[in-house]
Amino acid sequence: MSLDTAGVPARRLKLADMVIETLRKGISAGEFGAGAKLPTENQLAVQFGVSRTVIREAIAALAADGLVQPRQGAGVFLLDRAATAFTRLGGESSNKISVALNVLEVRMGIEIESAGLAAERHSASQEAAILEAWNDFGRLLKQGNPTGKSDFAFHRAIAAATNNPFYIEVLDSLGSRTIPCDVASPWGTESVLTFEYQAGLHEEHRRILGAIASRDAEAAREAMRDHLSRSQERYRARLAERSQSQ
Amino acid sequence: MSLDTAGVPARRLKLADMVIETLRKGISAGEFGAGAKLPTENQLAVQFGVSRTVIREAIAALAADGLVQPRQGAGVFLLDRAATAFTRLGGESSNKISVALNVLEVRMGIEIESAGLAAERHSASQEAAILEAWNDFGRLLKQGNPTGKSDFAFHRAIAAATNNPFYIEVLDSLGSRTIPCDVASPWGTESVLTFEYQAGLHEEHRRILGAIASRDAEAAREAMRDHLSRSQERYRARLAERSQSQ
DNA sequence: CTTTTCCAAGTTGTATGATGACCTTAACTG
DNA sequence: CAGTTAAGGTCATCATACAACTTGGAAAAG
Repeated sequence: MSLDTAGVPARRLKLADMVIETLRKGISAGEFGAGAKLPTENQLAVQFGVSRTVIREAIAALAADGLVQPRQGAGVFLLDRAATAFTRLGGESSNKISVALNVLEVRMGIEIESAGLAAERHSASQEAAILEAWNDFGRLLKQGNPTGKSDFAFHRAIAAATNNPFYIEVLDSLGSRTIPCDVASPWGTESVLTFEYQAGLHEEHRRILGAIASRDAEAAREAMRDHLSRSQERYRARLAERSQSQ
Repeated sequence: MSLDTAGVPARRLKLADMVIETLRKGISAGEFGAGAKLPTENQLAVQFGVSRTVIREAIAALAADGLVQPRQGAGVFLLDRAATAFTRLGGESSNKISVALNVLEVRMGIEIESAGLAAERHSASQEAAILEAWNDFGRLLKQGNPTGKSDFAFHRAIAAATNNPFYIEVLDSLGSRTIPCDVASPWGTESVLTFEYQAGLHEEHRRILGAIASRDAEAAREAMRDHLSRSQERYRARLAERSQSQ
């Protein structure tokens, strides 16, 4: 079921991880100018008091995230995050940010169809489950509690209502990575969701719910498409905002 | 000078990058069981013909992406979501008809959206690639040769035209085993495909192609949905056929 | 025979040093 | 001044060694 090391609070004291986190924080704090060159590996090694091996591993991780780009003979450079987030042009360098948006996009197709199938096939109990998840969301929202889980539960209930277990499987495997609603950004987990933001989600969910309940597959698809499109926009906007403000 | 280095995508062929890509593909292809332990760093180093440093860097990148989790003294383990995402779907479990059909259904959602996005975003060369695949299909059909590969190429070209590399990845990992159209039916050759059958596919493809070329996203979605629905029916029929004889 | 303890092999994490490939800059040449 | 060359800086890779940790089984205790 869940990951063996649920939570990962374990004593993973890898030096590289600490370096990664520190560098990430420094980058998001704007310590280095946009597109600037980071200190050399040797300098960082001295600065962190670790070997160059550790620095290299950290930089490899950051490069995999698409935050930096090392260039042989020149140095390690910061990438313009806004640009990389929006340029879906060439599949050239698949950084994590664009990957997240891309995965989201694929998710859209899956969920849209999922909503349509759910509208056509759902049983009474499955509809009740969707409604319950929606109500949960509303209750948590009123209480000021985090709504992320009930949000995901809502989508999951719809997937379940397709009577195609594979939808749930796919959603679970994708969902933990890129949930459009409360995405954990690479630079911080402090997803600040305003009340209005979540209320908007709730309203969009209501429309999906209504379409499914009335077994209107096309309306359900449309509502889901609208919902996910907006989520995508919100996600994009938050990325841009983050990359500019800091 | 300019801070943006995006102009030159860099022909950089880092060994580590190649290892990363190979490992990622292997993982995606399900070469290692879910949650399994990868070969040791030394083994991988020998296998790839590189030093352990390179392997370590690749693993660090994969770990940053959340695909694997190295544990000191134990080994490097796959995280389950990496294995369950799209990997195993075409594997052993797809022998069961219901599962295969379920996977197919999910595929529909993906491809429908893929067609819509392709209509909106495709470049001239990407459209040409789709057209070429379509022409290939027609030529092979006239010659009486197997059309499976060009069929898949057609769908793949559409996925490429979304400019979302993840679509291609998903399509590839879902693999040729569960192509709704016809491509490799798991049980037999393409001898079961009549000329009329393939001609029908070709015609359906033409409609998709036309919609994409005219940048009509909705029409592209509709054409793809129609195509895949028909394919699903055909597939279902053939499965029923086969399941009786077996 | 069962249980516990403990060790030794195996694996990842880190350090160190060296070499090659590549980039940048500045001095040099015409 | 333009073009070329040389030198140093920087990343990429390799090789080796040791430390930290896990694991499985041997050895000891009951």
